[in-house]
Amino acid sequence: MITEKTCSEKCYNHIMGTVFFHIDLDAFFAAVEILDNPSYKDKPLIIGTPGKRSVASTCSYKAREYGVHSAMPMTTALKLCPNAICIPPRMQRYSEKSREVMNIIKSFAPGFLQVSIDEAFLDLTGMERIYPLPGKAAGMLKNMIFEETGLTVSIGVASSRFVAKLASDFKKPNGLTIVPPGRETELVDRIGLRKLWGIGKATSDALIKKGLTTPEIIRRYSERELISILGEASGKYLYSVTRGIDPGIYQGEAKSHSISTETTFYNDVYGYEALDGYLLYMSQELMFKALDEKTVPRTVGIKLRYGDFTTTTIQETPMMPIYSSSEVYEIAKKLLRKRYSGEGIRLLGLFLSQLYDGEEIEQKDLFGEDMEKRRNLEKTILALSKEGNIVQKARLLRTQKQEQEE
DNA sequence: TCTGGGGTCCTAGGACCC
DNA sequence: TCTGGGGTCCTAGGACCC
Repeated sequence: MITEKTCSEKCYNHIMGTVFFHIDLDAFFAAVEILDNPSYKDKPLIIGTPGKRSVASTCSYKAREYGVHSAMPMTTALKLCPNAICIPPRMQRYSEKSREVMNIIKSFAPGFLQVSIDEAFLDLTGMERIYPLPGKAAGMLKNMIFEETGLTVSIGVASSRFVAKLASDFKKPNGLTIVPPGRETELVDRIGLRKLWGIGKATSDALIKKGLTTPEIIRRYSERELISILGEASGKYLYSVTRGIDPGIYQGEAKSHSISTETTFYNDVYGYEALDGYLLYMSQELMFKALDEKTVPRTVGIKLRYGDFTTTTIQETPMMPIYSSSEVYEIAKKLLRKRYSGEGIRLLGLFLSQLYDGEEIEQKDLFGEDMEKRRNLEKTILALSKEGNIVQKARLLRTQKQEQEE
C-alpha cells in the first residue's frame, strides 16, 4: 500500500533523489462557498449557472454522493439530485482565496509551480536539512493551509511531478499519499489506465479495442512497438507513464499561445447581423486582453457550433501582425461569411493565436505610423475601460441590450 | 444525460522552398 | 516534365485537462 499509514515515513527518510509535492484543493469552488456560508456545510452544492444548456463546474462532496460530477449538464445533475443548491461561480472570490493558499505554499519551499487555480507543485529536492521527512512536511503544510484559510487540500508526495499528481488524486478529500521511490508502478496499476493523466475516454476506448486494457499489459510492449501501434507522441507517452516515469509535461514555463472567448446561446442564433454583433464585442474583449498581456496576435479564428452540435473552426494568418480590435473584427466577419451555413448557431467563439511578445515583434517588423497610432488608441480605450469608463461602440451596446432582454 | 469556457498539444494534409 | 527528400508554415479537427 502506498498511503501514509501503511507506508511509514521511514520509506522516504534517507532519500537522496528528487522530492515533489502536488497540492490539490478539495472541491475548491464548493469549499469556498461553504466557507463563506457555513449553512451550506454537508449540503449538496452545485457550482454553475442554472440554465438549460449549462454545465456544473464543481460540486460539493455531498452532491457527489448522488452521482453529480463536474462537467455534467445541469439538467442531468438536478435530476440526480433535485434538492441541490445551485450557485453561480464567483471567480473573483475563488481567485482571492486561491492566492491566499498559493502564498502559503510558496513560502514553504522555493520550487513552486502553480498549474491552475486550485493546484500547485512544490520541489523539495535537496531540502532534507529543513524537511528530513517529506511525509511529515506535507502534513505540516496541510495543517498550515487549513489553519490559515479554512480549506483542505490533498497532497501527493513522489519522486516526480507526474507521479505526485497521480498520488494527490489517489485519496481525496484531505488526503496524503506518499509514493516511495521505486514503487511508482504500484500506484499506476492501482489507478488504472483510464484515470491516468492524459488518458481520456477516446484514448482509453481505442486502447481497449487493441487489447491494451491495463498499465501492466502495456508494460509488456517495447517503446518501439507502442509507437508503431499508437503513433509517435502517444506511444512514447504511454511507455513512460505506465512505468511511472514522468513524461515531462510540466517542464516548460506556462506561456500563453492563444486567447479565446466563446458563448453558448440560450437559444440558437441565426443570421450575420446578430452574429456580427457578438463578434464585435468579442473582438474588443480579446484584443484588450492581448494588449494587457503586452502581446500581439498573428492569427484570428472563429468557432461555430450548430444546433446539432457539429463544430467547425476557420482561421487566418495575415502577413502582418494584428494591432487593433477593428482588424480582429474585420477578419472575424470575413471568416464568418466564408464558413457560416445559415443554420442556427448554438455556440460562437473567437480566438487569437500565435501571440508574440509586443516588443519583440516591433523590432522585427516595419509598420506604418498608422498602426502605431491605432494601437495607442486601443491602449487608451483599454486604460479608460479599466478605470470604469464605458467607452464602447454603439453597436456593442445594442447587442448587450438584446442579450439582457432574452 | 443532450453536452460550459479557457486553455494545451497532436495529427495529417497541403503549400512552398531548396 | 511522369519528378526525390526534407524542412517549415499554415489549417482544421480532435483529444484532453481544470
